[in-house]
Amino acid sequence: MAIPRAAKTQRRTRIQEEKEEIILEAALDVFSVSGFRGSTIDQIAEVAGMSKPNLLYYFRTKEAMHRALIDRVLFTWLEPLRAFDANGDPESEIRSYIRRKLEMARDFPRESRLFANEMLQGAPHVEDELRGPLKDLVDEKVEVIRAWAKAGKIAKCDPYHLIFSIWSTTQHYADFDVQVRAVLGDEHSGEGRFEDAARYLEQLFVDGLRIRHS
Amino acid sequence: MAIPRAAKTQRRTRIQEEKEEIILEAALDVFSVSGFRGSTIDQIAEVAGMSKPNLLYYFRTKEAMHRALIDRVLFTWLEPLRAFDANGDPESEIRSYIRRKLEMARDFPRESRLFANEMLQGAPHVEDELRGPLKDLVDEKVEVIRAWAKAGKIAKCDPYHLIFSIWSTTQHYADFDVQVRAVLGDEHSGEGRFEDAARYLEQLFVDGLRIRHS
DNA sequence: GGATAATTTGACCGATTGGTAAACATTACA
DNA sequence: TGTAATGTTTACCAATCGGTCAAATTATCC
Repeated sequence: MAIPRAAKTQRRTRIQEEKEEIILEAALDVFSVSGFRGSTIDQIAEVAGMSKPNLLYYFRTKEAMHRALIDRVLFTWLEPLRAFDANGDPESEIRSYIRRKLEMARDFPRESRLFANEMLQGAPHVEDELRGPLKDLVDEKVEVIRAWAKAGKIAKCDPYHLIFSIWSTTQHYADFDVQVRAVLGDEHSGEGRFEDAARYLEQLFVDGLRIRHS
Repeated sequence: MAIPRAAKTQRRTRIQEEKEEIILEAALDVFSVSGFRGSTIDQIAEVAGMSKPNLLYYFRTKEAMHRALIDRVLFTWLEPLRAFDANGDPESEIRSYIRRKLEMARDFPRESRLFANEMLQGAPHVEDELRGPLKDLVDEKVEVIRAWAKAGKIAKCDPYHLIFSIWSTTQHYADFDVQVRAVLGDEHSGEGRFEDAARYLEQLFVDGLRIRHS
């Protein structure tokens, strides 16, 4: 008698690992563009090159696919923030945090859009993770920044909004890629735009625009 | 014999104006959360308090509704950038541009999310507007900023990325509102967060973080 | 008030949706 | 090699999708 769902088996077989990998990869393609509601199992099945019932053999529902995808991606996504080091030099820490986030926007734009889609829809599937693990991690880093400000190493500023501004400026290049390309024009839309962005953002965060009063 | 579609009539009646207004308002509610693909005419009809065929009497297709909505919102959305003045003082111009964009994120979050959704999906319905009117407007303001930099009024920086960074940081408070609230916690999620954000962002853009080298 | 145009709705259509059942094919392992 | 477990697919389901149609209702104007 066959066990109805792979999920119920004790050990994962080789085929399970391979196929789940393929499915999640395809799901990332689809969910990151159309969001949860706008995506269909058929689309994912086509990208994955499998039949729809075959997907549903590995993930019982569309929601289970989305859930698994978010869970897997969330950890990786927070890696740069986790690497943010209290003992490091403020300038190089902030510079490299910006760099790392920008690299992720460049190398993992689908992951960025997956989260952006989820946020736009009010985070119906991840609000707990936001209020729990994410907030905890941010709170921890906020204390680091506050200490730097208190020690006079950086200007006094709201650390939460500092983090928000790094998130938003870097992820912008993944989430709004079409807009960025359209505005920059075809000439400046090569991969070099990430280097330009990195230079600009590091300057912005370190020195600001150094506006001279007239 | 009744004219089949309101769109074909010469003059718009009072009822047409009222109902189209109600429909677009409802469509904004729905599209801004779920995106085009994820939204259904039934959802919009329910929010609007009308029957589905009644919506389709005013807008022939779901796409026509979305199109009308985007067109109406796009003009308003670019207002702050249009107000960006070449003859003004750089510092006050940038400060007030940030303020205005932040006010729009606060007062028109649905409009912000509507565009964000569209961008995430690759701007299938507005790419022409991005490459045309938007790029033209940005190019014009970019020249202003370049002139300021050349005159030594502000630091030399890439004006395109400067604009991107103002867009992303301000719209973040509309598009990622759930995340912002979750991270700030219930205590700091009141309307005061926009004032905090404004203070922080003005400081960031004017002075940067003023990092002291250790 | 009556004719006419404008508006609204219930019933319905074919296509697509998420998901199931069961037959069929393949793999792993004795 | 046989056989039981695992994996895959075809056919299908009820619900929902975007959209149509004709009939019913309401507003407009003489």
